[in-house]
Amino acid sequence: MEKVTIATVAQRAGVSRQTVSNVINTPDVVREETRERVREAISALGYRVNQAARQMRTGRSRLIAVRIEPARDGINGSVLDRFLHGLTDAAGLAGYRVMLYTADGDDAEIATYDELLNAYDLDAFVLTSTHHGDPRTSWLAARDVPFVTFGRPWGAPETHSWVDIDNAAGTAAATEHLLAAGHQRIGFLGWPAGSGVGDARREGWHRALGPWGPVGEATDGVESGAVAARKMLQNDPPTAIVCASDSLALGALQAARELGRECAVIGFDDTAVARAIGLTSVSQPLAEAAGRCMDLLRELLDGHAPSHPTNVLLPPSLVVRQTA
Amino acid sequence: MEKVTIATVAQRAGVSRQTVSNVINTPDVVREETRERVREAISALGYRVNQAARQMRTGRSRLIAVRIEPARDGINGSVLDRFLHGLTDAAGLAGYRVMLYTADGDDAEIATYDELLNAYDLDAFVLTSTHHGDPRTSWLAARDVPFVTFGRPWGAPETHSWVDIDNAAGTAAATEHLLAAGHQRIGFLGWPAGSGVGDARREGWHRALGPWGPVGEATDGVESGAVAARKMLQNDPPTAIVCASDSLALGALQAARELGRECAVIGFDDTAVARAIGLTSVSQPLAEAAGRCMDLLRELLDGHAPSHPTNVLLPPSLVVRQTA
DNA sequence: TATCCGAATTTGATCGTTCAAGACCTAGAG
DNA sequence: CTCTAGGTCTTGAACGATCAAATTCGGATA
Repeated sequence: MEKVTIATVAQRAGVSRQTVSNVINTPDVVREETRERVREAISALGYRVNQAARQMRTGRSRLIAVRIEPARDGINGSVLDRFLHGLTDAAGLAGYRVMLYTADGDDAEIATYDELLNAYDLDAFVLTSTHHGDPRTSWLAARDVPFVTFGRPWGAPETHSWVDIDNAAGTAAATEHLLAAGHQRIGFLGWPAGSGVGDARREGWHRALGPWGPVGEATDGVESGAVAARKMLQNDPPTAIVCASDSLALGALQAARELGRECAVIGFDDTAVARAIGLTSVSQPLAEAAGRCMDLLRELLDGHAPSHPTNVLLPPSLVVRQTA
Repeated sequence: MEKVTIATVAQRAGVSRQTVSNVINTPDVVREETRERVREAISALGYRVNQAARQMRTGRSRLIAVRIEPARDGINGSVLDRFLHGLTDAAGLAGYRVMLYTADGDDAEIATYDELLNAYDLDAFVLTSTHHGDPRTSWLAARDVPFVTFGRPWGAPETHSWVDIDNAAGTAAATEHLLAAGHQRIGFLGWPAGSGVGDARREGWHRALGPWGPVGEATDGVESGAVAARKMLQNDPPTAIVCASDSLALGALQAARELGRECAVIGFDDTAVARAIGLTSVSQPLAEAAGRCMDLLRELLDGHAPSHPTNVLLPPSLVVRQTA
């Protein structure tokens, strides 16, 4: 099988290289008849544009990079994985490919940006797990590298486009669901203050519930959640608990069972665990979030960049199962 | 910030382009002193090889592709994700990058191979989820595309290198653990015969147990597992069940609880769910498997290809928790 | 009829790297 | 003193695409 280049196609169609290139990139400048002839040659030969060669001229690689994180907790790690699935799909449809990298910490990640940009001419980055004082966005912005974040820029000035889930709306919906079911004493089990996501989830619960409610704090994880939930259930027992994650919710369920208490529990993220054990949970529209990220990237990449950044806030949905 | 090319480095070091190239690719042909001077210029300028240009000359992209599957079950999907993490790490260390793609079915995947090979000059593929009558391996082999499979070539002639988990050893270990704990009537809950992985897991249980044991069959999933387990527990009740997956194990646990039966349960894959609910499970060494895949690929890619394919079979380990 | 115009197409140069071949220099052999 | 060999370095071409400028050609205009 010979190598098929633009020259092969040109010869077969009886035109020059440039005309073939035009058919591919700017079809409207080529006469109808010629265009068809070239298109025919292209498909007859099974020609595909060589990205490396194109990239060398245009400086564009049609590659976007995403960090894949070491599966931490294992329960919540799957959220990013599902986002990644969606992004790969969306990118594929838009003619882009996703490249992965790992990095241990923000500084290492920035070093990786530098390498990827130089070596592979990456077109853009999608950042996940944004957090307070995130140095990555400013580094990229300073170099005019196109990027989008999945997660809003907590605290930082909003100089770039982002997509995020409306976390507060999620816990608010969960709380309202409980209120509608007749619960009045509804607690919240979350992470220590300071993480943007965690604070937003607490805020949603607070907004829907009003003034009162017992609050428990725990670092993420089943054990830690069980400890905090036990304390809540013993002191000022609520009849229902809204949790900041499925891990915490699982802990809460364990604690309630141990203490023999009836207690409704709602988790967050709708992970596989929730589905498996029938835990009611708030579900993030990850595929849509990924699709929107890709849309924003295309705006940035395919010319017509909007002068000011776009933000997308997606509402999560409540998946009701047995626990509430 | 100017673009730093090999010519920039050459000028600064007072040598020709080719000498810089030699320092990078074949350092031993350059005189010590010159080599140092060039190296200094490289790091002073922060020079990085442009992969696209290199690729155009050499035809090698230092890119390997892996398919990312739509998270099916959600419980077991995470196995591939963890493998992916490991592979990205291992590839990064070896100077390769991982590119993702999705494909719906074997034929679509083969079409994607064709596109990726032409457009991106991919160096190699890592295939997962091998199965009986897999058309992908022969397609790749016919075109001399380097690839490795994670999962042995079920039924097909072993003409390529692969890495796999010793599934039978896993269920055998689980069964032996139960025997040691005094169980005598140990059942197996697995998938219908025909899937290589499923058959191997059943085989391991059978080997360790000897002649007897009730067998249940169910398509993967919690519901389906619960139904099959209920039947087992009612007819010829075992005191323990070895399962082909964590999903099935979860179903078995549900069935036992409903029927009020004491029954030890062991799952397979050590997913997040298992960790969360304390399910004893067989754990696959996924990071190591990924590393081995990368090792095999390097053998194929970095010259010295072994004349006959290499196979790696890794033993899983039993993670003992509360359910057995 | 000569000139100009615009649409359609072609030609030559270029992106950054590596390959293949050649040039230079020093040292040892004849 | 010439010749050869080997180590070290340089030069020109090539990979496959796109950009920018040049060319062709039929038809409208003066």
